[in-house]
Amino acid sequence: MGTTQLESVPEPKYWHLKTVLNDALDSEFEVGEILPNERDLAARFGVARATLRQALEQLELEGRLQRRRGVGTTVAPPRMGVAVGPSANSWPGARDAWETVGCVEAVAPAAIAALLGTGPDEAVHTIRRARVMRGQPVAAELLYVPPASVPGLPADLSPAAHAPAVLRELHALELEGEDRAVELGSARADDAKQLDRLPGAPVLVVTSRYYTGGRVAAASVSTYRADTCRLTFGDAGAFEVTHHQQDTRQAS
Amino acid sequence: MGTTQLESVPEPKYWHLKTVLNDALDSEFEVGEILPNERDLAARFGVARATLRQALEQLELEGRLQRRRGVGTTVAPPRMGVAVGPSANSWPGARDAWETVGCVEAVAPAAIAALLGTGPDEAVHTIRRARVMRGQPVAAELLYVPPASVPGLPADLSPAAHAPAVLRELHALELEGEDRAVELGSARADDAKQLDRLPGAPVLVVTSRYYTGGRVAAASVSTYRADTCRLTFGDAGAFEVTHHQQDTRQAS
DNA sequence: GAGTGGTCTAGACCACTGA
DNA sequence: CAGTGGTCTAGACCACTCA
Repeated sequence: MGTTQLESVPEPKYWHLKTVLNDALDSEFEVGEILPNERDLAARFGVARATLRQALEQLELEGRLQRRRGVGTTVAPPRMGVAVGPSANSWPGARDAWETVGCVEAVAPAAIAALLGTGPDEAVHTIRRARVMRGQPVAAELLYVPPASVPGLPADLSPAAHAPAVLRELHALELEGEDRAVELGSARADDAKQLDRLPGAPVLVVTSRYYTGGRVAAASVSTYRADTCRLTFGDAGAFEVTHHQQDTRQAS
Repeated sequence: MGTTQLESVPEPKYWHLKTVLNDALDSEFEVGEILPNERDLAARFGVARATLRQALEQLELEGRLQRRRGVGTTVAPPRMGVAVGPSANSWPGARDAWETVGCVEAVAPAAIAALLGTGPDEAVHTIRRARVMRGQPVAAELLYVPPASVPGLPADLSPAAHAPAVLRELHALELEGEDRAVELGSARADDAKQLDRLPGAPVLVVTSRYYTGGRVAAASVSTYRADTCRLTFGDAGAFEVTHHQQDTRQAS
Protein backbone atom coordinates (compact mmCIF):
# COMPACT_ATOMS: atom_id res chain seq x y z
CA MET A 1 0.00 0.00 0.00
CA GLY A 2 1.15 3.50 -0.76
CA THR A 3 1.82 6.28 1.67
CA THR A 4 -0.97 8.75 2.22
CA GLN A 5 0.71 11.98 1.23
CA LEU A 6 -1.96 14.60 1.71
CA GLU A 7 0.46 17.48 1.46
CA SER A 8 3.31 17.11 -0.96
CA VAL A 9 4.25 20.62 0.14
CA PRO A 10 3.56 20.68 3.91
CA GLU A 11 2.44 24.12 4.92
CA PRO A 12 4.54 26.06 7.41
CA LYS A 13 3.44 26.13 11.03
CA TYR A 14 2.85 29.87 11.05
CA TRP A 15 0.61 29.57 7.99
CA HIS A 16 -1.53 26.90 9.59
CA LEU A 17 -1.54 28.89 12.80
CA LYS A 18 -2.77 31.92 10.93
CA THR A 19 -5.68 29.94 9.50
CA VAL A 20 -6.62 28.60 12.92
CA LEU A 21 -6.45 32.04 14.51
CA ASN A 22 -8.40 33.61 11.65
CA ASP A 23 -11.22 31.13 12.13
CA ALA A 24 -11.14 31.63 15.88
CA LEU A 25 -11.44 35.40 15.41
CA ASP A 26 -14.61 34.86 13.40
CA SER A 27 -16.24 32.46 15.80
CA GLU A 28 -14.96 33.13 19.29
CA PHE A 29 -14.08 36.81 19.54
CA GLU A 30 -15.84 40.13 19.24
CA VAL A 31 -14.43 43.27 17.64
CA GLY A 32 -12.31 45.11 20.18
CA GLU A 33 -11.88 42.06 22.38
CA ILE A 34 -8.38 41.54 23.71
CA LEU A 35 -6.51 38.31 22.94
CA PRO A 36 -4.32 36.37 25.37
CA ASN A 37 -0.75 37.66 25.37
CA GLU A 38 1.81 36.29 22.92
CA ARG A 39 3.65 34.12 25.43
CA ASP A 40 0.47 32.38 26.51
CA LEU A 41 -0.76 31.95 22.96
CA ALA A 42 2.55 30.48 21.84
CA ALA A 43 2.50 28.01 24.75
CA ARG A 44 -1.10 27.08 24.02
CA PHE A 45 -0.28 26.21 20.41
CA GLY A 46 3.04 24.60 21.29
CA VAL A 47 5.21 26.88 19.16
CA ALA A 48 7.95 29.38 19.83
CA ARG A 49 6.90 32.95 20.34
CA ALA A 50 8.62 34.04 17.12
CA THR A 51 6.53 31.59 15.13
CA LEU A 52 3.33 32.81 16.71
CA ARG A 53 4.37 36.39 15.99
CA GLN A 54 4.82 35.54 12.31
CA ALA A 55 1.17 34.51 12.19
CA LEU A 56 0.03 37.59 14.13
CA GLU A 57 2.02 39.86 11.80
CA GLN A 58 0.19 38.53 8.77
CA LEU A 59 -3.19 38.88 10.45
CA GLU A 60 -2.34 42.46 11.39
CA LEU A 61 -1.26 43.12 7.78
CA GLU A 62 -4.67 41.90 6.66
CA GLY A 63 -6.44 44.20 9.08
CA ARG A 64 -7.75 41.45 11.35
CA LEU A 65 -5.74 42.37 14.43
CA GLN A 66 -4.40 45.47 16.07
CA ARG A 67 -1.33 45.24 18.29
CA ARG A 68 -0.19 47.94 20.67
CA ARG A 69 2.97 47.78 22.71
CA GLY A 70 2.33 47.86 26.42
CA VAL A 71 -1.36 47.15 25.91
CA GLY A 72 -2.05 43.97 24.00
CA THR A 73 -3.53 42.50 20.84
CA THR A 74 -7.14 43.28 19.99
CA VAL A 75 -9.54 42.19 17.29
CA ALA A 76 -9.73 44.92 14.66
CA PRO A 77 -12.99 46.23 13.21
CA PRO A 78 -13.52 45.87 9.44
CA ARG A 79 -11.45 48.27 7.39
CA MET A 80 -12.86 51.71 6.75
CA GLY A 81 -13.74 52.61 3.19
CA VAL A 82 -11.88 55.85 2.45
CA ALA A 83 -12.87 57.77 -0.67
CA VAL A 84 -9.94 58.76 -2.88
CA GLY A 85 -10.39 60.62 -6.12
CA PRO A 86 -14.09 61.49 -6.32
CA SER A 87 -15.94 61.49 -9.61
CA ALA A 88 -16.10 65.28 -9.76
CA ASN A 89 -12.55 66.55 -10.05
CA SER A 90 -11.71 69.05 -7.38
CA TRP A 91 -8.63 70.76 -6.02
CA PRO A 92 -7.14 69.58 -2.76
CA GLY A 93 -8.34 71.71 0.10
CA ALA A 94 -11.70 72.43 -1.51
CA ARG A 95 -14.40 70.78 0.60
CA ASP A 96 -12.28 67.73 1.25
CA ALA A 97 -11.63 65.55 4.25
CA TRP A 98 -8.19 66.92 5.08
CA GLU A 99 -6.96 69.29 7.74
CA THR A 100 -3.85 71.42 7.33
CA VAL A 101 -1.28 70.92 10.06
CA GLY A 102 1.67 72.85 8.67
CA CYS A 103 3.18 74.66 5.73
CA VAL A 104 6.70 75.53 4.65
CA GLU A 105 8.40 76.72 1.50
CA ALA A 106 11.27 74.38 0.77
CA VAL A 107 13.17 72.55 -1.92
CA ALA A 108 11.32 69.36 -2.82
CA PRO A 109 13.12 66.03 -3.27
CA ALA A 110 14.25 65.21 -6.78
CA ALA A 111 11.40 62.81 -7.52
CA ILE A 112 8.82 65.46 -6.62
CA ALA A 113 10.55 68.03 -8.78
CA ALA A 114 10.34 65.53 -11.65
CA LEU A 115 6.62 65.09 -10.96
CA LEU A 116 6.05 68.83 -10.98
CA GLY A 117 8.41 69.63 -13.82
CA THR A 118 10.25 72.19 -11.69
CA GLY A 119 13.97 72.68 -11.41
CA PRO A 120 15.92 70.53 -8.97
CA ASP A 121 16.75 73.39 -6.62
CA GLU A 122 13.51 75.33 -6.86
CA ALA A 123 11.59 75.92 -3.64
CA VAL A 124 7.92 74.87 -3.59
CA HIS A 125 5.12 75.39 -1.12
CA THR A 126 4.84 72.23 0.95
CA ILE A 127 1.65 71.76 2.93
CA ARG A 128 1.37 68.93 5.44
CA ARG A 129 -2.14 67.71 6.01
CA ALA A 130 -3.87 65.05 8.07
CA ARG A 131 -6.98 63.01 7.47
CA VAL A 132 -9.09 61.67 10.31
CA MET A 133 -12.03 59.27 10.18
CA ARG A 134 -14.14 58.15 13.10
CA GLY A 135 -11.77 59.90 15.47
CA GLN A 136 -8.66 58.11 14.31
CA PRO A 137 -5.90 59.25 11.94
CA VAL A 138 -5.98 57.42 8.62
CA ALA A 139 -3.62 59.35 6.40
CA ALA A 140 -0.78 61.88 6.32
CA GLU A 141 -0.09 63.96 3.25
CA LEU A 142 2.45 66.31 1.76
CA LEU A 143 1.00 68.61 -0.88
CA TYR A 144 3.46 70.38 -3.20
CA VAL A 145 2.57 73.58 -5.03
CA PRO A 146 5.18 75.33 -7.20
CA PRO A 147 5.23 79.13 -6.86
CA ALA A 148 4.53 79.33 -10.60
CA SER A 149 1.08 77.84 -9.97
CA VAL A 150 0.11 80.58 -7.51
CA PRO A 151 1.57 83.79 -8.99
CA GLY A 152 -0.91 86.01 -7.17
CA LEU A 153 0.22 84.87 -3.73
CA PRO A 154 0.82 87.80 -1.36
CA ALA A 155 4.33 88.20 -0.01
CA ASP A 156 5.35 88.01 3.65
CA LEU A 157 2.59 85.69 4.81
CA SER A 158 2.40 84.69 8.42
CA PRO A 159 2.83 80.94 9.00
CA ALA A 160 -0.84 80.62 9.92
CA ALA A 161 -1.99 82.39 6.76
CA HIS A 162 0.42 80.65 4.42
CA ALA A 163 -1.44 77.41 3.67
CA PRO A 164 -4.92 78.96 3.31
CA ALA A 165 -3.55 81.56 0.91
CA VAL A 166 -1.81 78.96 -1.27
CA LEU A 167 -4.95 76.84 -1.42
CA ARG A 168 -7.12 79.86 -2.20
CA GLU A 169 -4.88 80.84 -5.12
CA LEU A 170 -4.85 77.25 -6.33
CA HIS A 171 -8.65 77.04 -6.33
CA ALA A 172 -8.83 80.06 -8.61
CA LEU A 173 -7.28 77.97 -11.39
CA GLU A 174 -9.28 75.69 -13.62
CA LEU A 175 -8.64 72.03 -12.79
CA GLU A 176 -8.38 70.14 -16.06
CA GLY A 177 -7.63 66.67 -14.78
CA GLU A 178 -5.92 64.56 -12.20
CA ASP A 179 -4.30 61.18 -12.05
CA ARG A 180 -3.22 58.94 -9.25
CA ALA A 181 -1.00 56.01 -8.46
CA VAL A 182 -1.20 53.61 -5.50
CA GLU A 183 1.63 51.51 -4.19
CA LEU A 184 2.75 49.76 -1.03
CA GLY A 185 5.28 51.43 1.23
CA SER A 186 6.40 51.56 4.82
CA ALA A 187 5.81 54.52 7.07
CA ARG A 188 8.66 56.95 7.60
CA ALA A 189 9.21 58.13 11.16
CA ASP A 190 7.32 61.41 10.72
CA ASP A 191 4.32 59.85 8.99
CA ALA A 192 4.28 56.97 11.47
CA LYS A 193 4.01 59.41 14.35
CA GLN A 194 1.16 61.26 12.67
CA LEU A 195 -0.61 57.95 11.98
CA ASP A 196 -0.10 56.64 15.51
CA ARG A 197 1.93 53.67 14.27
CA LEU A 198 5.52 52.48 14.58
CA PRO A 199 7.99 53.42 11.84
CA GLY A 200 8.00 50.83 9.09
CA ALA A 201 4.29 50.09 9.40
CA PRO A 202 2.74 49.14 6.04
CA VAL A 203 1.06 52.04 4.26
CA LEU A 204 -0.65 52.67 0.96
CA VAL A 205 1.06 55.57 -0.78
CA VAL A 206 -1.17 57.57 -3.12
CA THR A 207 0.64 59.91 -5.49
CA SER A 208 -1.63 62.48 -7.16
CA ARG A 209 -1.05 65.02 -9.90
CA TYR A 210 -3.35 67.95 -10.62
CA TYR A 211 -3.33 69.46 -14.10
CA THR A 212 -4.12 72.89 -15.40
CA GLY A 213 -3.26 74.34 -18.79
CA GLY A 214 -1.53 71.09 -19.75
CA ARG A 215 0.89 71.48 -16.87
CA VAL A 216 1.12 69.90 -13.43
CA ALA A 217 -0.16 72.61 -11.11
CA ALA A 218 0.27 70.61 -7.91
CA ALA A 219 1.15 67.15 -6.67
CA SER A 220 0.61 65.30 -3.43
CA VAL A 221 1.88 62.18 -1.70
CA SER A 222 -0.67 60.73 0.72
CA THR A 223 0.24 57.96 3.12
CA TYR A 224 -2.71 55.82 4.28
CA ARG A 225 -2.63 53.25 7.07
CA ALA A 226 -2.78 49.94 5.22
CA ASP A 227 -4.10 48.04 8.22
CA THR A 228 -7.24 50.11 8.75
CA CYS A 229 -8.05 51.54 5.31
CA ARG A 230 -9.64 50.33 2.10
CA LEU A 231 -9.23 53.00 -0.57
CA THR A 232 -12.31 53.51 -2.74
CA PHE A 233 -12.39 55.00 -6.22
CA GLY A 234 -15.09 55.63 -8.75
CA ASP A 235 -18.46 57.21 -9.27
CA ALA A 236 -20.85 54.71 -7.73
CA GLY A 237 -20.34 55.57 -4.10
CA ALA A 238 -18.35 53.92 -1.37
CA PHE A 239 -18.53 50.19 -0.91
CA GLU A 240 -20.93 48.85 1.64
CA VAL A 241 -19.12 45.60 2.24
CA THR A 242 -19.09 44.54 5.85
CA HIS A 243 -16.82 41.53 5.45
CA HIS A 244 -13.07 41.44 5.26
CA GLN A 245 -11.27 41.29 1.96
CA GLN A 246 -10.00 37.79 2.47
CA ASP A 247 -13.62 36.68 2.66
CA THR A 248 -14.20 38.01 -0.84
CA ARG A 249 -11.65 35.67 -2.36
CA GLN A 250 -11.78 31.94 -2.87
CA ALA A 251 -9.91 29.32 -4.83
CA SER A 252 -11.15 28.75 -8.35
CA MET B 1 27.11 69.13 32.44
CA GLY B 2 24.32 67.26 30.70
CA THR B 3 24.51 64.04 28.82
CA THR B 4 24.58 64.28 25.06
CA GLN B 5 21.45 62.41 24.16
CA LEU B 6 21.31 62.47 20.40
CA GLU B 7 18.58 59.87 20.19
CA SER B 8 15.97 60.01 22.89
CA VAL B 9 14.37 57.12 21.00
CA PRO B 10 17.29 55.04 19.68
CA GLU B 11 16.32 53.47 16.38
CA PRO B 12 16.29 49.69 16.13
CA LYS B 13 19.25 47.98 14.50
CA TYR B 14 17.19 46.60 11.62
CA TRP B 15 15.87 50.06 10.85
CA HIS B 16 19.33 51.56 10.69
CA LEU B 17 20.47 48.56 8.69
CA LYS B 18 17.67 49.14 6.21
CA THR B 19 18.78 52.74 5.70
CA VAL B 20 22.38 51.71 5.14
CA LEU B 21 21.41 48.99 2.69
CA ASN B 22 19.00 51.30 0.87
CA ASP B 23 21.77 53.83 0.33
CA ALA B 24 24.18 51.12 -0.75
CA LEU B 25 21.65 49.88 -3.31
CA ASP B 26 21.52 53.34 -4.83
CA SER B 27 25.25 53.88 -4.99
CA GLU B 28 26.98 50.53 -5.24
CA PHE B 29 24.64 48.14 -7.05
CA GLU B 30 22.99 47.87 -10.44
CA VAL B 31 19.48 46.61 -11.10
CA GLY B 32 19.53 42.82 -11.31
CA GLU B 33 22.82 42.53 -9.48
CA ILE B 34 22.99 39.78 -6.88
CA LEU B 35 23.78 40.63 -3.25
CA PRO B 36 26.01 38.63 -0.92
CA ASN B 37 24.08 35.88 0.85
CA GLU B 38 22.29 36.55 4.11
CA ARG B 39 24.84 34.81 6.35
CA ASP B 40 27.71 36.83 4.91
CA LEU B 41 25.77 40.08 5.05
CA ALA B 42 24.78 39.49 8.67
CA ALA B 43 28.40 38.76 9.61
CA ARG B 44 29.60 41.84 7.75
CA PHE B 45 27.21 44.09 9.69
CA GLY B 46 27.77 42.26 12.97
CA VAL B 47 24.14 41.28 13.52
CA ALA B 48 22.22 38.04 13.75
CA ARG B 49 20.79 36.70 10.55
CA ALA B 50 17.22 37.25 11.79
CA THR B 51 17.94 40.93 12.28
CA LEU B 52 19.37 41.28 8.82
CA ARG B 53 16.35 39.47 7.41
CA GLN B 54 14.04 41.99 9.09
CA ALA B 55 15.75 44.75 7.12
CA LEU B 56 15.68 42.75 3.87
CA GLU B 57 11.98 42.01 4.33
CA GLN B 58 11.16 45.71 4.53
CA LEU B 59 13.26 46.50 1.49
CA GLU B 60 11.51 43.74 -0.43
CA LEU B 61 8.15 45.12 0.71
CA GLU B 62 9.17 48.47 -0.74
CA GLY B 63 10.09 46.93 -4.04
CA ARG B 64 13.84 47.48 -3.70
CA LEU B 65 14.87 43.83 -3.50
CA GLN B 66 13.74 40.52 -4.88
CA ARG B 67 14.52 37.33 -2.98
CA ARG B 68 14.27 33.84 -4.45
CA ARG B 69 14.83 30.70 -2.46
CA GLY B 70 17.72 28.64 -3.75
CA VAL B 71 18.95 31.53 -5.87
CA GLY B 72 19.70 34.65 -3.90
CA THR B 73 18.76 38.27 -3.36
CA THR B 74 18.82 40.64 -6.31
CA VAL B 75 18.29 44.37 -6.77
CA ALA B 76 14.78 44.92 -8.11
CA PRO B 77 13.98 47.23 -11.02
CA PRO B 78 11.63 50.20 -10.35
CA ARG B 79 8.03 49.18 -9.95
CA MET B 80 5.92 48.87 -13.07
CA GLY B 81 3.06 51.30 -13.53
CA VAL B 82 -0.03 49.17 -14.11
CA ALA B 83 -3.16 50.90 -15.40
CA VAL B 84 -6.30 50.11 -13.41
CA GLY B 85 -9.66 51.63 -14.22
CA PRO B 86 -9.13 53.55 -17.45
CA SER B 87 -10.91 56.83 -18.10
CA ALA B 88 -13.27 55.27 -20.62
CA ASN B 89 -15.44 52.76 -18.81
CA SER B 90 -15.28 49.35 -20.40
CA TRP B 91 -16.31 45.82 -19.57
CA PRO B 92 -13.70 43.35 -18.42
CA GLY B 93 -12.51 41.22 -21.32
CA ALA B 94 -13.03 43.98 -23.89
CA ARG B 95 -9.63 45.01 -25.23
CA ASP B 96 -7.99 44.72 -21.85
CA ALA B 97 -4.69 43.37 -20.63
CA TRP B 98 -6.02 40.12 -19.19
CA GLU B 99 -5.92 36.55 -20.41
CA THR B 100 -8.51 33.96 -19.42
CA VAL B 101 -7.03 30.86 -17.81
CA GLY B 102 -10.16 29.08 -16.61
CA CYS B 103 -13.90 29.25 -16.05
CA VAL B 104 -16.34 27.43 -13.82
CA GLU B 105 -19.92 27.89 -12.66
CA ALA B 106 -19.90 27.73 -8.89
CA VAL B 107 -21.40 29.18 -5.73
CA ALA B 108 -19.52 32.34 -4.81
CA PRO B 109 -18.40 33.09 -1.25
CA ALA B 110 -20.84 35.06 0.87
CA ALA B 111 -19.02 38.38 0.51
CA ILE B 112 -19.11 38.13 -3.29
CA ALA B 113 -22.80 37.31 -3.21
CA ALA B 114 -23.31 40.46 -1.13
CA LEU B 115 -21.35 42.45 -3.71
CA LEU B 116 -23.45 41.08 -6.55
CA GLY B 117 -26.75 41.12 -4.72
CA THR B 118 -27.35 37.47 -5.50
CA GLY B 119 -28.65 34.80 -3.16
CA PRO B 120 -26.19 33.03 -0.88
CA ASP B 121 -26.49 29.66 -2.66
CA GLU B 122 -26.79 30.90 -6.21
CA ALA B 123 -24.17 29.69 -8.70
CA VAL B 124 -22.31 32.36 -10.69
CA HIS B 125 -19.93 32.19 -13.63
CA THR B 126 -16.42 32.49 -12.22
CA ILE B 127 -13.68 33.34 -14.68
CA ARG B 128 -10.06 33.17 -13.59
CA ARG B 129 -7.76 35.49 -15.49
CA ALA B 130 -4.09 36.42 -15.48
CA ARG B 131 -2.30 39.64 -16.29
CA VAL B 132 1.28 39.67 -17.57
CA MET B 133 3.58 42.64 -18.12
CA ARG B 134 7.07 42.53 -19.58
CA GLY B 135 6.96 38.75 -19.50
CA GLN B 136 6.21 38.45 -15.82
CA PRO B 137 2.88 37.82 -14.06
CA VAL B 138 1.61 40.87 -12.18
CA ALA B 139 -1.95 39.98 -11.24
CA ALA B 140 -4.44 37.16 -10.79
CA GLU B 141 -8.17 37.78 -10.97
CA LEU B 142 -11.48 36.14 -10.31
CA LEU B 143 -14.34 37.68 -12.29
CA TYR B 144 -17.87 36.88 -11.12
CA VAL B 145 -20.88 37.13 -13.46
CA PRO B 146 -24.34 36.16 -12.21
CA PRO B 147 -26.41 34.15 -14.71
CA ALA B 148 -29.05 36.89 -14.54
CA SER B 149 -26.57 39.26 -16.22
CA VAL B 150 -26.14 36.99 -19.25
CA PRO B 151 -29.62 35.57 -19.93
CA GLY B 152 -28.83 34.86 -23.58
CA LEU B 153 -26.02 32.47 -22.76
CA PRO B 154 -26.26 29.20 -24.73
CA ALA B 155 -26.64 26.01 -22.73
CA ASP B 156 -24.19 23.12 -22.66
CA LEU B 157 -21.05 25.10 -23.43
CA SER B 158 -17.75 23.33 -23.69
CA PRO B 159 -15.20 24.44 -21.08
CA ALA B 160 -13.17 26.20 -23.75
CA ALA B 161 -16.17 28.12 -25.06
CA HIS B 162 -17.58 29.01 -21.64
CA ALA B 163 -15.57 32.12 -20.74
CA PRO B 164 -15.67 33.73 -24.22
CA ALA B 165 -19.42 33.26 -24.38
CA VAL B 166 -19.98 34.84 -20.95
CA LEU B 167 -17.81 37.81 -21.84
CA ARG B 168 -19.52 38.22 -25.22
CA GLU B 169 -22.95 38.32 -23.58
CA LEU B 170 -21.67 40.75 -20.96
CA HIS B 171 -20.33 43.15 -23.59
CA ALA B 172 -23.78 43.33 -25.19
CA LEU B 173 -25.03 45.16 -22.09
CA GLU B 174 -24.64 48.87 -21.56
CA LEU B 175 -22.01 49.64 -18.92
CA GLU B 176 -23.31 52.49 -16.81
CA GLY B 177 -20.52 52.80 -14.28
CA GLU B 178 -17.92 51.05 -12.24
CA ASP B 179 -16.27 51.55 -8.90
CA ARG B 180 -13.22 50.12 -7.28
CA ALA B 181 -11.56 49.60 -3.93
CA VAL B 182 -7.91 48.91 -3.16
CA GLU B 183 -6.59 47.31 -0.02
CA LEU B 184 -3.60 45.38 1.25
CA GLY B 185 -3.78 41.61 1.51
CA SER B 186 -1.61 38.53 1.47
CA ALA B 187 -1.57 36.07 -1.38
CA ARG B 188 -3.57 32.88 -1.01
CA ALA B 189 -1.86 29.69 -2.14
CA ASP B 190 -3.57 29.61 -5.55
CA ASP B 191 -2.90 33.26 -6.34
CA ALA B 192 0.65 33.00 -5.05
CA LYS B 193 1.35 30.17 -7.46
CA GLN B 194 -0.07 32.15 -10.37
CA LEU B 195 2.01 35.18 -9.35
CA ASP B 196 5.20 33.17 -8.89
CA ARG B 197 5.44 34.11 -5.23
CA LEU B 198 5.22 32.29 -1.91
CA PRO B 199 1.86 32.15 -0.11
CA GLY B 200 1.45 35.14 2.16
CA ALA B 201 3.30 37.51 -0.12
CA PRO B 202 1.94 41.07 0.10
CA VAL B 203 -0.58 41.92 -2.60
CA LEU B 204 -2.80 44.82 -3.54
CA VAL B 205 -6.37 43.57 -3.80
CA VAL B 206 -8.57 45.53 -6.21
CA THR B 207 -12.30 44.89 -5.90
CA SER B 208 -14.34 46.17 -8.85
CA ARG B 209 -18.07 46.42 -9.47
CA TYR B 210 -19.64 46.93 -12.90
CA TYR B 211 -23.10 48.47 -13.09
CA THR B 212 -25.88 48.22 -15.62
CA GLY B 213 -29.50 49.24 -15.15
CA GLY B 214 -28.79 50.31 -11.59
CA ARG B 215 -27.68 46.77 -10.73
CA VAL B 216 -24.30 45.16 -10.28
CA ALA B 217 -23.83 43.16 -13.49
CA ALA B 218 -20.44 41.75 -12.58
CA ALA B 219 -17.71 42.01 -9.96
CA SER B 220 -14.07 41.09 -9.86
CA VAL B 221 -11.32 40.64 -7.30
CA SER B 222 -7.86 41.27 -8.74
CA THR B 223 -4.73 40.42 -6.81
CA TYR B 224 -1.64 42.43 -7.82
CA ARG B 225 1.92 41.77 -6.71
CA ALA B 226 2.64 44.58 -4.27
CA ASP B 227 6.39 44.31 -4.65
CA THR B 228 6.53 44.91 -8.39
CA CYS B 229 3.41 46.98 -9.15
CA ARG B 230 2.33 50.58 -8.83
CA LEU B 231 -1.36 50.86 -9.67
CA THR B 232 -2.26 53.89 -11.78
CA PHE B 233 -5.67 55.52 -12.05
CA GLY B 234 -7.05 58.50 -13.85
CA ASP B 235 -7.29 60.16 -17.19
CA ALA B 236 -3.90 61.73 -17.68
CA GLY B 237 -1.93 58.66 -18.65
CA ALA B 238 0.41 56.47 -16.68
CA PHE B 239 3.06 58.01 -14.50
CA GLU B 240 6.52 58.38 -15.94
CA VAL B 241 8.37 58.43 -12.66
CA THR B 242 11.62 56.55 -12.75
CA HIS B 243 12.43 56.78 -9.06
CA HIS B 244 11.10 54.70 -6.23
CA GLN B 245 8.22 55.88 -4.12
CA GLN B 246 10.31 56.37 -1.03
CA ASP B 247 12.28 58.94 -2.97
CA THR B 248 9.13 60.99 -3.47
CA ARG B 249 8.62 61.46 0.23
CA GLN B 250 10.58 63.54 2.69
CA ALA B 251 10.16 64.85 6.18
CA SER B 252 8.34 68.16 6.48
C1' DG C 1 6.13 47.77 39.01
C1' DA C 2 3.78 44.29 36.53
C1' DG C 3 2.55 43.07 32.03
C1' DT C 4 2.49 43.92 27.19
C1' DG C 5 4.42 43.83 22.48
C1' DG C 6 9.11 44.98 19.98
C1' DT C 7 13.88 43.76 19.19
C1' DC C 8 17.75 40.65 19.07
C1' DT C 9 20.69 36.51 19.41
C1' DA C 10 22.89 32.03 17.99
C1' DG C 11 22.00 28.45 16.71
C1' DA C 12 19.28 24.36 13.84
C1' DC C 13 17.00 22.14 10.03
C1' DC C 14 14.21 22.34 5.70
C1' DA C 15 12.91 23.35 0.65
C1' DC C 16 14.48 24.82 -3.34
C1' DT C 17 17.77 26.03 -7.25
C1' DG C 18 21.21 25.15 -10.45
C1' DA C 19 25.78 23.46 -11.75
C1' DC D 1 25.75 18.22 -4.76
C1' DA D 2 26.78 22.79 -2.53
C1' DG D 3 24.59 27.08 -1.69
C1' DT D 4 20.59 29.87 -1.20
C1' DG D 5 16.61 31.77 1.23
C1' DG D 6 12.55 30.01 4.42
C1' DT D 7 11.18 28.23 8.85
C1' DC D 8 11.70 27.40 13.70
C1' DT D 9 13.50 27.30 18.47
C1' DA D 10 14.44 28.98 23.32
C1' DG D 11 15.96 32.02 25.30
C1' DA D 12 17.21 37.44 26.58
C1' DC D 13 16.50 42.31 27.12
C1' DC D 14 14.12 46.70 25.92
C1' DA D 15 10.27 50.30 25.34
C1' DC D 16 5.96 51.22 26.45
C1' DT D 17 1.29 51.49 28.99
C1' DC D 18 -1.35 51.61 32.84
C1' DA D 19 -2.88 50.75 37.45
